[in-house]
Amino acid sequence: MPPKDRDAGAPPRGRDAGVPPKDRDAGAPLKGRDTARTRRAVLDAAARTVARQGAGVSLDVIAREAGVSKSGLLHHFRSRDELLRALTQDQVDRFVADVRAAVDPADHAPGRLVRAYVKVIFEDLDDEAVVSEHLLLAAALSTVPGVAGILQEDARQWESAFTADGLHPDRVLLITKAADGASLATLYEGGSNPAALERTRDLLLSLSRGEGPFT
Amino acid sequence: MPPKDRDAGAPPRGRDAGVPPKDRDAGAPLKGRDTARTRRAVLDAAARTVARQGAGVSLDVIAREAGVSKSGLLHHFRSRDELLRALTQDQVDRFVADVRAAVDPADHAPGRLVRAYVKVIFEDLDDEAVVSEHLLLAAALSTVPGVAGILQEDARQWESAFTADGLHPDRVLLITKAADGASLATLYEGGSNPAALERTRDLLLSLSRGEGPFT
DNA sequence: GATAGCCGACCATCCGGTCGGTAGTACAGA
DNA sequence: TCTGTACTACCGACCGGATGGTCGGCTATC
Repeated sequence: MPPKDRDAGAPPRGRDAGVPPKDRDAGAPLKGRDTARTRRAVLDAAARTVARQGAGVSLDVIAREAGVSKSGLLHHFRSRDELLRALTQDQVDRFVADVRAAVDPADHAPGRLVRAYVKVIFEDLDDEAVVSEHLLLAAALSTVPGVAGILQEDARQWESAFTADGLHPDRVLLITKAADGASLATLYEGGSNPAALERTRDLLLSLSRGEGPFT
Repeated sequence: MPPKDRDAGAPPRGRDAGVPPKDRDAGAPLKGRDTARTRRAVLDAAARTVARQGAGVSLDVIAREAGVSKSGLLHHFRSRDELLRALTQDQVDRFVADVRAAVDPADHAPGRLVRAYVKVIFEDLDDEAVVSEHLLLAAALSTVPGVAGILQEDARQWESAFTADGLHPDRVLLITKAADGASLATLYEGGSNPAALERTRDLLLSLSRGEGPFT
């Protein structure tokens, strides 16, 4: 369940919703008061800093990156644990949305969801900042009380979605686990090797089309 | 590269090497002075506590678990980072040794190393304590300076070992990545489902024998 | 007697979280 | 449209506790 680091998210509900994307989370202080926007800024900052420094980042660092004070952060997330839980949920939601959006509307063959899944994972792997993110999140998991439950729920939903995708269960299992493993690999294999990644990706995609590609 | 939590390791070089396995790392203070034994105790304690509490465990907790004082620990590992680096290297070495030992001597068909790899990974996955360990280690990675290099070196060695294993590269890629992914999955799918794990394992093993098992 | 494994006490630092206060913001009423 | 008021996003200062690491000393071992 790798995430994306790209900007924005749900448009803020507040008055001046259409803020110029300029001053979005750069460490610069947020202008005006807008709960939704601040929460987004904090969540994005948390994702970035966790990816960069590990699950042990201090609230202060996250807050500064988001352009608020630590107290300001604590006003929106009552504790560190709550922040990390919200972060986890956010990343999971984003990933789900990304995969849904990546489903090819012209593709009606079995395995279309699996293909979207593979595509999104490998898209994320090109982006260095994102790579370790979901791994480190998983690391924070064991410490933070609620996180495991969120991930389990997510896994359950994927499983049922995949069974409706029309592919042989073993094939789904193999492809998705391999995609997950590939995302793990970029972490300990060092800066991703784009060529190898693409090869893996193409292999998985062809497998999802029912081909048995190797001799 | 999941590790094992089982006791011992290299037999200590000191005088009373054959200590009764009774008082091995249980939090009980070590008796006698033996560098090798103490280092082992600390490394094992570190592996256990990291698996249990995440990469953020304090030196004090690790030390107590190993039956030494924090100062005693610091005497053998000059800093926290050095400890975590040594731990990483240790786990990597153990995993390599486990896989080597798991190679079936009667098995001379292509893919014998891949089969051993798969077997060892899934053996570890049954053990709850071990599950998250290598994941959390990977998390400590991003923080601790030297760790990434250790893991990269390890990955390189596996790659070359696998190319000598006689299987089609794509097949190796698929199987090993899927095994890695499965180990990831036990983390966020919650307490491993033994039946599903065994099914995945058998699928990967049959794939390693050149079969193309699904329709 | 020398080396080194090991310890207790100590220290500077950092971190999560609290508290009291300030100032944008929204809204009611005129 | 202006004003007053209630609300709340946000902040700086602060606190208790924990943590990584140091230091000087003790003693088991060679």
